[in-house]
Amino acid sequence: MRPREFDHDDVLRVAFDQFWRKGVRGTSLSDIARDAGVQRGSLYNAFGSKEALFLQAYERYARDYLVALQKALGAGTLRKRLTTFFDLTIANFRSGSPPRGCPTTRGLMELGAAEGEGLDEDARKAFANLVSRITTLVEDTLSAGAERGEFSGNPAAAALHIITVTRGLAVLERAFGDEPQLRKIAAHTIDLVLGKGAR
Amino acid sequence: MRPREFDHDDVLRVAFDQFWRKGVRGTSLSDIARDAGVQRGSLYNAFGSKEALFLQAYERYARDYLVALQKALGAGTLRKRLTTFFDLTIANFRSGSPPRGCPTTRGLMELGAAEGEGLDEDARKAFANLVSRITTLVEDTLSAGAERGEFSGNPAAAALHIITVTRGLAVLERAFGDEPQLRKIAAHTIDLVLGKGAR
DNA sequence: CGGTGTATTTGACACGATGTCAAAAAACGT
DNA sequence: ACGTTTTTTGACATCGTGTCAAATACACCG
Repeated sequence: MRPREFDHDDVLRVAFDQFWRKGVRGTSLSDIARDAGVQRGSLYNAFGSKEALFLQAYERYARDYLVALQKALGAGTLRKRLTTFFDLTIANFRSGSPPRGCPTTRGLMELGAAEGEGLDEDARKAFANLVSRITTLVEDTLSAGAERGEFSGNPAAAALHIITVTRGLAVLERAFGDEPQLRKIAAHTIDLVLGKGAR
Repeated sequence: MRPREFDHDDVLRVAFDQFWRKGVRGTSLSDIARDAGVQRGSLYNAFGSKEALFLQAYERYARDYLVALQKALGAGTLRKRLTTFFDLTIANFRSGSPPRGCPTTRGLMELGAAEGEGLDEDARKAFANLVSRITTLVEDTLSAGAERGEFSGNPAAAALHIITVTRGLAVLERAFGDEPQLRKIAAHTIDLVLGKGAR
């Protein structure tokens, strides 16, 4: 056995950084190889293909992101928690300069099954997975809030609505790059879900 | 002058069909040339580049789509109009087999400015334009509804919220392909915006 | 009716990206 | 020390975008 000359996780981080900034299409394996100080062929040997590399890098990101979200959602009134949730979401889209947008949404649109083939089924599942988990997280938060009398309504329906809005925010971010607009939409959504005058 | 041997509009239709089904990345100019019965070089001569061709094809689509939307939004109660609006939106995403998704959202994510450069500014504007126009359309519908006492609230804020949801639906469609889910979200959104029990 | 100009068509070419493969290199266990 | 095994390395095949110059075909004008 010859040992690997590079750090697996380092490469995933470098790769995801590029994918996030420039998109999957806009990033070549040569770019990543140069940035990571690795030979292009080694990447193929270790990961198989560009898409497979992206998927591993994405899953690494998704894991970390979910943990951060979960942690941030753990304290305060329901309204406070939802505000924190949207703040984190928007901050994620607007991070970097220029802002990098939402990697999940972009990835879904860039890689989601191209033609009838449906070969990117793994990719689609990876994205759908993160969306599902976040939905569940929000639903649990709403259910807990309902038990404390901070919310009356269908937690599942409300959570789905909130997640839909966050996906929409990702798209509007890319279309207009108007952060105050995103914040307004978020605040309005919280008002709608909790009932305008509720506290 | 030598006259062109193909129909400009035919090519735009053939091209957009492919772009919509397979994405911009997944469609090569050779594909379009073959399908349209035109030489690849002629496309470059007539349109300049793949992206420019896509943009012209997209603008053609956007014009038609907006007209159809406007027409469909012209009659009935406010609730009925909003229902029609969401129905059309979802039908658009789900058209084709397999469903083609939302070309605007996909285009935004596929082409939106790659690196710091910002060369795709034209593309971004084209997408943002359609989104803006649809937002205005919904806002006008809400304002009219408000005058008839069918809606009380801020039409601009509500319209922005509705458009955000439609963008989110485009993403969820791609992630889960679950049409009943999309309909549920749409109905729930209408309830939230109009007030749950309102009629 | 034939020549001339002009835009389109056509095919060759350059370039860069993905992905494959076989040969070389480098550790680890025995 | 030696051989096995995996990684590395560089060459290669293929495909897609985009450019260019030569050939072509029509329209217009004399």
